[in-house]
Amino acid sequence: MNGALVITGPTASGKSSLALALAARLGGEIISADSAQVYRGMDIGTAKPDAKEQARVRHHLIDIREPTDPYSAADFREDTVRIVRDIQSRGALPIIAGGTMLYLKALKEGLASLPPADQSVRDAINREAEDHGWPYLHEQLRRVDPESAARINPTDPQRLQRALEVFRISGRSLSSHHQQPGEPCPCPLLEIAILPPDRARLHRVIEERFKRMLNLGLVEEVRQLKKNPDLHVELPAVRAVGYHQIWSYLDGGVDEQTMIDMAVAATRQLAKRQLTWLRSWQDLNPLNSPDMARALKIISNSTILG
RNA sequence: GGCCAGAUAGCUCAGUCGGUAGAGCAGGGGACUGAAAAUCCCCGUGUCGGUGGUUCGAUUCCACCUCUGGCCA
Repeated sequence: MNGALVITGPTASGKSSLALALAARLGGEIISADSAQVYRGMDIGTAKPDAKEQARVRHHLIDIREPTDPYSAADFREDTVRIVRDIQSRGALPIIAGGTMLYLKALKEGLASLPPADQSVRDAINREAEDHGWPYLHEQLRRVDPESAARINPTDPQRLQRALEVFRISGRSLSSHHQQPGEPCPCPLLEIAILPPDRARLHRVIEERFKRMLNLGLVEEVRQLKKNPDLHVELPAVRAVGYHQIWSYLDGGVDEQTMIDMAVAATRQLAKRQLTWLRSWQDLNPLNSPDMARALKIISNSTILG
């Protein structure tokens, strides 16, 4: 199987524009590796490629879910492996572009074979947490899966919930599932990451971009989403950066300036976490800006894409 | 002009019955297997507004000054 190109980096680093330029130049199609762009109706705040850009280059994994219907890293891996094959069968270059690092890791390294999320099990666990507190559930996990319990902090409800969920559904501990690791990506990946060297500058770009999103009507976009009675803050779509803060603002929880400050800070924190992932990434070709010429040089010097 | 209340970390504030100070947020670092734009862990020296005074010792008490609110003129 021929290789695929990966373009990643922190939010607001210029991934999308570089991927688009490369796709146009090399005859590629773009697979979005973005946990928020999958949702329909979330356009401005996810910096989704617009209609014109999507007409210029074919995009995948955008607008494939309703915001009420959570997408996952496992879904991404499965979808991406399939779409990469399709693109290659058309003789085009697959370009995987995005900053959802867990998705990229799942693609690269594979995932253990685990039961998918089950909302009724999660609801039950949440009820027990409300009644007895998360430390009680951590103790419960320690009895059935001491290895995971040692790894997972008692204050980390999300991971505690998942470990218990896996045990309750499968009757086996999460750690025993981890004994059988997933399969690495069947296609070789040439990975390029944009790593902005000046954090303060990235922070300025992030703030300016969020204000631009507001001018483009982001608040109205969230107001439309809010009309859907099935959408609520527990859903991953509504927890997305920007959307979450505007949701609170529309609920009257915070004033406008506070909402802006919180959304911008949340975006900075997201960029920081993305950079933390990337620092330990192997086989990464770093770029300090979305520089097309340098990217082309990396590509022509590599044998991965065949 | 007079009176009152403030002035402490980037921000909002707590505190020190006189022995040079700590929370939240922001920021930095890290972790990360079906929610990941999520979730969690670690990191706190700052002329305690300025100048004098009292004191072994003042960010703390006193005086004056500066600035910011509020009230009275």
